[in-house]
Amino acid sequence: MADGDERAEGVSTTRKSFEILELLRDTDGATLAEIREATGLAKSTVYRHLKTLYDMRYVVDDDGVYRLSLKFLQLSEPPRIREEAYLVAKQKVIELAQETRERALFLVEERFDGVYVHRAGGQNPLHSDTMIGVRRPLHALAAGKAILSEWSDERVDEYVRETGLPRLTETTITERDVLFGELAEIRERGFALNEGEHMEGLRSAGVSVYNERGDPIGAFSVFGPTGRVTKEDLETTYPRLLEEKAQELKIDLTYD
Amino acid sequence: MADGDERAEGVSTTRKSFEILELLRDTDGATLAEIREATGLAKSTVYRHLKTLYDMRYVVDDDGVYRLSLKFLQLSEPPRIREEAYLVAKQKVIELAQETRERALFLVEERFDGVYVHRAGGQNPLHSDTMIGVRRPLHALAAGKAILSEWSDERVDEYVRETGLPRLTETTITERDVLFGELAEIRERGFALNEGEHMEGLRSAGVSVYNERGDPIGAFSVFGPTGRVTKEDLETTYPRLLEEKAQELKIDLTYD
DNA sequence: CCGGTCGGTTTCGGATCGTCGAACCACGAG
DNA sequence: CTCGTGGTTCGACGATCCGAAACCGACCGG
Repeated sequence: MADGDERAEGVSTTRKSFEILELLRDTDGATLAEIREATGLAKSTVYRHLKTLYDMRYVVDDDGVYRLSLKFLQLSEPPRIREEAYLVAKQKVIELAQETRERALFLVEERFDGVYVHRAGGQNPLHSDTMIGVRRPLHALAAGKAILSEWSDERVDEYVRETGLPRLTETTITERDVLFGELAEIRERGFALNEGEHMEGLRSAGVSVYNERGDPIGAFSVFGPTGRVTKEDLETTYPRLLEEKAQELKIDLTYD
Repeated sequence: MADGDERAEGVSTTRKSFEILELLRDTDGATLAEIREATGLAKSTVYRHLKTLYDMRYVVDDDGVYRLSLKFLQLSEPPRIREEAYLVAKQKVIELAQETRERALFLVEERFDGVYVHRAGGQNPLHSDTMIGVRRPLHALAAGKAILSEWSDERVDEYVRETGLPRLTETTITERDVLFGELAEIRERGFALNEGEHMEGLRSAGVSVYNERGDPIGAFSVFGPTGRVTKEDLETTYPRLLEEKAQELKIDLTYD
């Protein structure tokens, strides 16, 4: 499938429907008038799209305000459990969070984006699952850099070309050569570190995760605020634990 | 929003796109030829839809076979964590599973369907999350009956009229009057039971869950095979535990 | 009781754009 | 080299999507 121009190509009707769906997501529900306002579409057009989505049960009508329905779970769960490894990873992430008392996650790459597939930990349950599905640039995450370190130079170059290494904080890696140096170092020592490159005041460690055939499938990471996570944790305790969990996962997959 | 005729109304283009998406889900990935075959659409039509969905990042191209992408997580998570209560419920479900060593779930009603929002437990991690998003008839589930027991007679009648109380097993409730009797009993004793009405050989107990304002928002249930779950468990131990967790949830919501 | 508002719904004509079929291209197998 | 397969482009036709306007019903305030 060619990438081509992503602006006008394809079926614009489908784009309109998804534009509405994404709007409902971002506003956490909206009325017909609000949707019409935000999209600039005619009332009857919005109505027809909404009615279609409602009939298909992808949208619910909460007394005049339309919201996304739980039916999207039926489209999101299959990709999330496609690989048996993803399922086992969930358990490991929970364990990582419990054993470190910090937050842990399992990250996967999709179309050059880092996607949070599982997440656990954090004192407040409110924030514990709040980030699932979020997409972040790989080069600004410990787990993301671990994933990149598995790639060929050509592929990493393509990543650099495609994304342009956007800056998120003061310390984000934005130079191709710096990135390549970092990746070499990661390959050397076996794990990745992150000191506020994604978010000010947050440090993390990450390792690659492999399936039973040894193919890299994603990465684990543990992260916490600079004040609470010591240098010792970051450079010794966490990497060791992360590698242990990655190893376990591979073993679980092999003998099951 | 009126229900109307759900066949031809609305935007058929959007329907086609979702038909393709649901096909990709059900087949766990398909080639262009397979989609064309299954839908009866012209090759170029399928191509255009696919290209649009690909451009929007809802579909990935796995070397000729197209699959749903993880981007659907961005549409499924918001509804899943809309209510703070849903998030707290997740934790309680995990605890229920750990404390009973059986499977536990949190069920919510949407458009007369029971939807599995959280699920935990089961020795095999493979099956532990496998059912999230699944939709089942309320009258055949313990948690579902608990939900129905909160409704007005009119609303239950509407449910009966709408669904026709389909039979799933020998013991499924299929008569309006039997259902009403059962619901009265549930209101009486405070919890619902299920003896193979959903699936042969499975028994379960369920209770309603309320938010901090006392509105019913869903139900917990614990379930296991008849051989392992004793009558004592079902009628005393589990109900007590379930009610305890429901109570805790309400308290957590109030004082947070 | 009445007028105004707002959301939902229907109608209709016109133009857009989605659809189809055919042809073209790239590639790999035989 | 040729066939077959899957992906892609092209062009013409016409279905259908779009927008504007009007209608309905409910609610609210005066």
